[in-house]
Amino acid sequence: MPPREAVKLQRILAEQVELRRIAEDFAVLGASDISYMKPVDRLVAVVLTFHWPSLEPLESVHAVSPIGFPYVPGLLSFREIPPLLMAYRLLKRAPDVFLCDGQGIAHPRRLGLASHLGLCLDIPTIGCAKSRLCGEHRPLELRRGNYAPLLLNDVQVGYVFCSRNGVKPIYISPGHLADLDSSRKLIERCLGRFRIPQPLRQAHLEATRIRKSLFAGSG
DNA sequence: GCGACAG
DNA sequence: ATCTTGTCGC
Repeated sequence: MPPREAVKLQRILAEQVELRRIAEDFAVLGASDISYMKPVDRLVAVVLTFHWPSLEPLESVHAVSPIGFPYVPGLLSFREIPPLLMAYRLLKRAPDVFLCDGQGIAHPRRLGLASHLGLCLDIPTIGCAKSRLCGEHRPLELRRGNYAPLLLNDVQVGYVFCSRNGVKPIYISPGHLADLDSSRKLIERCLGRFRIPQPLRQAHLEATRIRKSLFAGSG
């Protein structure tokens, strides 16, 4: 799909996104990440699930596939969703809420990776990015737990959140079937001793581990 | 035209 | 995202 068409599709899909409070009594939390094999044209998509709220590991699945779309800021979902869905289908039990490594509605057309994936899976999704794509916010004092609204055209689309003292903040935004406060609160309950929420950190480590084991094997 | 720009 | 060594700090 040409980038031009992708943008048109985003505008249509963004209309379908629903923001609502996340139920507090769900049982399975999912999280995903992707690791790229630079020299070769392949990537590893990992999906992990955890019991909620204990965060005890449940399932771990992954898929390896060719990279089918270039990296274009604003069009990340078209590059990562296909492989993520491949891995997702391998799960025995579907998660009730899903964490994504990227933005939700904190996106130029309000359809970041988390929002797009949420529409595909029809489950609540939350975007948690390590850096900003768009939007502005007031200065944030870097004390763990502090946060500030992320605004886009004077409308709040997420939160800039400090997960560790003196460390660069993370960007939290609802994807689909989630709202601003539900998203921030859920991420807070996933924090461990690192900047990145535990489920996403685990997914990242697992994706990197698998990519390296694949390089050692064939190529 | 220039700067910004998830992973 | 990936490519990479040492290095500063809790």
